[in-house]
Amino acid sequence: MRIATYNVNGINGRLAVVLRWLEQVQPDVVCLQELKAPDERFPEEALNKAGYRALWRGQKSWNGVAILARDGLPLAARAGLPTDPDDPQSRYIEAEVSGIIIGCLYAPNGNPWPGAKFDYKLAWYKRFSAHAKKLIAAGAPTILAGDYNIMPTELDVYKPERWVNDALFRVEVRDVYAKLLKQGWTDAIRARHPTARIYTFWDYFRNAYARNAGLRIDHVLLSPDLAPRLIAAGVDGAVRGWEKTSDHAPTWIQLAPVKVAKKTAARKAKPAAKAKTAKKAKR
DNA sequence: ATGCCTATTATTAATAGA
Repeated sequence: MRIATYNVNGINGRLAVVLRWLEQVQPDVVCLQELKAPDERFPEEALNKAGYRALWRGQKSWNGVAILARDGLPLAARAGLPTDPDDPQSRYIEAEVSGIIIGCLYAPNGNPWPGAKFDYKLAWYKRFSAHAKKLIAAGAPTILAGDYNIMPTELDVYKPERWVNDALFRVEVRDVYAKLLKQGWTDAIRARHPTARIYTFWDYFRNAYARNAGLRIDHVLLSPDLAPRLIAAGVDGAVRGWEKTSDHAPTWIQLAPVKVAKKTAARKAKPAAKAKTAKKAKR
């Protein structure tokens, strides 16, 4: 099962790129951010023709998030964070797909620091972190995927010293991310690639993509029960080089099917009823 | 310290992004 997150920077201006990428990669689940379109301008028909059903929460001009799934309509769980459902900024949507809770987020940028926008970022993350904690406590297999607008460590920035006072790298937001991981979440890219320089965003400015002057700000976080199923994670970096492309690249993970207990001499077979349930939960 | 580039919206410029 392949799950991807992609900040498209305008779903309508980017539709050809998104469709080309979907056709090429065929992910099972996709979290999209920065639709930059109101609900009524979401290209549902084109995505349906590409084989995806969608849930979305748009907004005029800015923000907007969506969840796509190939195996039928994602089961809506919520739009907006629970502590402030009336936040006019569309930055969170949650659904259930194939038995997994998928939270799709577009965290505030927060620049410039200091200022009201940075304060809003911290306040938003306070609400998001509280929700994330409840999801862990609920115990269901859960993925939180999206544009976090945080470089977690110096390994995630091409020139860390230039970013120390930027809202994406300030110590306050790095702390927020570290505390999220302490709740029990696994950063999938880092789990698979502990020391590699991997970026998910390259500025349109200064020929950043060609120079690989990038940032790792799009993340896929896995709940404790899903982490053992992680078999691959990566970034479709080539997409960033396409015509009329987003400044972000799609970031993805692959999960192994649920393991079914094997009847071996070393390990006793589980009770029949339990084994049946495990088999049913496969994929 | 700032512009660079790109998208959206509303009228040729402002705002936001990261």
